[in-house]
Amino acid sequence: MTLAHSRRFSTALNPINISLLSNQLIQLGRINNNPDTFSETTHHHNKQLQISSLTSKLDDCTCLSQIKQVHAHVIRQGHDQSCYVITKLIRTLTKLGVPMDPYPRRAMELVRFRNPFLWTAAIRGYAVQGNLSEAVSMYGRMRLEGITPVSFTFSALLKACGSVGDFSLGRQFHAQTFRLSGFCSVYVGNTMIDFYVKCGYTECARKVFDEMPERDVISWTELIAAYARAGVMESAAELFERLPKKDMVAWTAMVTGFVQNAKPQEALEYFNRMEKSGIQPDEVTVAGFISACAQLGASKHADRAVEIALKAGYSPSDHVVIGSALIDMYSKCGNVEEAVKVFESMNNKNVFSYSSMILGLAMHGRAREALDLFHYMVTRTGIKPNTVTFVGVLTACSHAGLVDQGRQIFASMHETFGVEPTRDLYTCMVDLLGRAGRLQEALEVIETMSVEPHGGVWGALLGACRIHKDPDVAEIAARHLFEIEPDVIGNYILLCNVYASAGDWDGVISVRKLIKEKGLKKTPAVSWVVDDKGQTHKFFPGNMNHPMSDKIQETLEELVQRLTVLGYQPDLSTVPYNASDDEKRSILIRHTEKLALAFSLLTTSRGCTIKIMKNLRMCQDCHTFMRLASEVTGRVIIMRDNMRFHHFRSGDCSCGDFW
DNA sequence: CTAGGGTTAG
Repeated sequence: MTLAHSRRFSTALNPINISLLSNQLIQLGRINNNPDTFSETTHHHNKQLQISSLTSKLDDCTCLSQIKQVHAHVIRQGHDQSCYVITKLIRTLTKLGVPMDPYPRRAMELVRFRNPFLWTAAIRGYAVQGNLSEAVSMYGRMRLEGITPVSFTFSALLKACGSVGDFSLGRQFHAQTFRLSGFCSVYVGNTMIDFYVKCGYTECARKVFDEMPERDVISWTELIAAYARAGVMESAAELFERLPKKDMVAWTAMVTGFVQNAKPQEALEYFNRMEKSGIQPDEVTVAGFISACAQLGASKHADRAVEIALKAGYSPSDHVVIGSALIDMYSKCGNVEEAVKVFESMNNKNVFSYSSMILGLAMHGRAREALDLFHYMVTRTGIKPNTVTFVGVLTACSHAGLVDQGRQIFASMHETFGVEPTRDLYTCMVDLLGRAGRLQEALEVIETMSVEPHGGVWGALLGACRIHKDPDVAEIAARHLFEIEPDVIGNYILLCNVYASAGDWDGVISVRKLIKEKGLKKTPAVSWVVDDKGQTHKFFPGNMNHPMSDKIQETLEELVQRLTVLGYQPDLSTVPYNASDDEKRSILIRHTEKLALAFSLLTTSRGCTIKIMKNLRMCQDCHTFMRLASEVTGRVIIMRDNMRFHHFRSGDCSCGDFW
């Protein structure tokens, strides 16, 4: 190639090809280094070198002040009119989260001849910040100035529409993408999928996916995650299996998808499959794994979770996400001490770490510590509490019976911390008042809520009615609850229990009839303990098929004798059957957690803490039984029902009998 | 430039 060629081409070159040309010029310059002949080209060449040096400097910037320094160079060297440099500048500012106004916007406006890439960078800047109206107005001006948008322009606009969920506007841009740029690259297609997913139109996203001429693993993963978030794991799994090359992110989408849908067993399965296929997990994957272990609530998985995290190089002390997930996991596995240790070991803590710790403490009845931690968080750390934090704080108040304090916090929540009351937070308030026996006030809270009550709120009220044996309020709660959640068997059982405790057998019968009509099945109760070898032993109601059932029976009878001395009277009112007292007694003594307790007493040595899990809520009688049993046996009993942990120690329970 | 993210209640 001759120099004349180079020079002619150089004027028509687009900046992206500049470095290629520069190389050619350097080569030529070496061959013939007469400065007079090459002065013009050399000047041009130097300019290009400056530009590429400036843009690579921009690439290295990690904060605003560095960018401003480079920008000063840009101006000094006379490149403030270079679309290429200013586009890069805006992109870098966007990446660092600098708001478009005023700085990036100004730099852009100062360029006299703007090309579509510069406009697009600005539109994208607004899109990333969720400012749809500015993004659209930039686009309008761009069109007015007669600049033809490129496909990236539309992906930036779609991003803006997606972030505010403007479906109809986004759909128009979708149509224009094809009209103006004619074809759809994988990247633009992916942006469209993302847009539809963000607007909640999974089927539209699917349509784009199906019609794309080409897809990459990102297109697949976007859709898989969308199905997972929509709770359709079957579709997610189906897509995933069809995905030809599964990368780590795709695997992670499956793991976290199962976690989000409360299917921890499947999450672990996919994690194991991923390991088998030789792909290393990253922090997100490990966090998903830990979360699955938390949902399983079994310590044997917990140990493996820690092992995996450390093996992958994510120590909780330096990785907030891992640390926070571990706090939650230990709390849910019944080991709140270990959760506290992790929390204390963490060098960086955020709102997740604090919320998880507060919830963990609340769950274990350590209300005072939970509240102290909350106080420390808001006065000393500058971390802003969110909805979840307040769920934890109010749960703590509720379990400790701190009605007034909870009320105060709820009232100050919005004013002081800008947290809007959500349905979950109303649920906490109803729970707080309900547990304290203030059923009318709880009802008033529901009636004056600023959002439409959901099942949770009415369920909390119904649960409180069970504790305080109030069939009248229970009927109100149940009426709403059965409408919202007609298929949740637990709700019917709760109402049944309320009627039974009030001795209203007609009521009991009517609820039973309702259950039958709906074709609902009772969830069978099961309690289980895990022995030293990691073996799980399950106990079903009245189950006498257990190999040790004779011994268990014996132990329980003996235990009842000893408890009676302490004043134990079986609480027959909790048995929802119209049976004789003797029959009721015999039903009560065979509740699954009592069987599990007897088994543990028989199979573990003195001084050993007994840990029992149950899939349903424990009844009043079992609670009293455990409390007294902890006194006469001198054992610490940790009991996890489907709601929380009870720590029984020397005749007391961590919940203060307030549950 | 586009994908996955940990804490929520009865």
